[in-house]
Amino acid sequence: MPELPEVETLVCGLRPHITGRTILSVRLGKTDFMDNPAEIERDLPGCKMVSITRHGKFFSIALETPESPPQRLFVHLGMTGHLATFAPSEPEEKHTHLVASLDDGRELRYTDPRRFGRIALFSPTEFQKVLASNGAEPLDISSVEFQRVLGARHARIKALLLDQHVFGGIGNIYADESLWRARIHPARIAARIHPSRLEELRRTLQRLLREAILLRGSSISDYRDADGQPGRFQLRHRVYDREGKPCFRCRVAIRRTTVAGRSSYFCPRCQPSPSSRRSRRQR
DNA sequence: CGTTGAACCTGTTTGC
DNA sequence: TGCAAACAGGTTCAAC
Repeated sequence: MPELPEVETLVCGLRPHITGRTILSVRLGKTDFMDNPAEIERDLPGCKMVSITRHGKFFSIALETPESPPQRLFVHLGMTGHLATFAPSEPEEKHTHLVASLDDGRELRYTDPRRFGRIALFSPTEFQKVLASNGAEPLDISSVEFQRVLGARHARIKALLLDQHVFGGIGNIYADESLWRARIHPARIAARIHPSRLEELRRTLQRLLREAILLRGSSISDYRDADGQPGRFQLRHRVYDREGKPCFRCRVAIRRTTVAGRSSYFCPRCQPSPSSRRSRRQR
């Protein structure tokens, strides 16, 4: 589930525990979600973790060794991925697929029950390619840029919000929550949304993401931060997973539909559907 | 350019 | 209780 706020929370929590640490040895479990497990096993030992950075929904750890060229460990958590440090004495969780022993005596462990995540060791060039295919950072995108990437698109607004080539970091929860707050139906065609409403969407989205980061993300079932704590933003959800419950603004029952292949929650009164807007205009 | 549905995997919840 | 279906924060690919 991890979307931008959850990944940001995890990365900030991880940073003090891993920067400056050197990896002594690596043990792998299932590797079908890794691009190059053999290289990871061979090259990671001896590497010093210099920095950790979030990029949309994924993050990367910059690695250095005295002899070989710098590399980057790419990590995408998928739906159920998690990375944290533990004392070696702590029992290993089920579905632990990577364990790295560190020079401070602790272990960095990656767990992922569904294995929808992705781990890869990239050269700077390869990593640049991955970065380039990722869309704009929604947290600080400008009004002009937001308009440029959405204004001419004839796709549904929710499909575009979820498209990681357009924005990096928005997932199903924050897409629905931002659309409810901006009163836009998820199936509206982006190019037909008035620029002033798109601007409202941008502002509300940025406010939402910042607030979610302050509350350390949304924990639906298994998301936890680097210290094992759940987030609290799920308490602020207004539509996500609220089918049949009253809208926080108008009390009308929240509906669920499928847009872009994903469950989409919306208020039928506050977020009028494209077809009902069309018939209203004809009258 | 777009959309849809299936696939990848495990676990939990819901309904009969 | 038991079992099957539906569903889950994600991405990718083929087919239309």
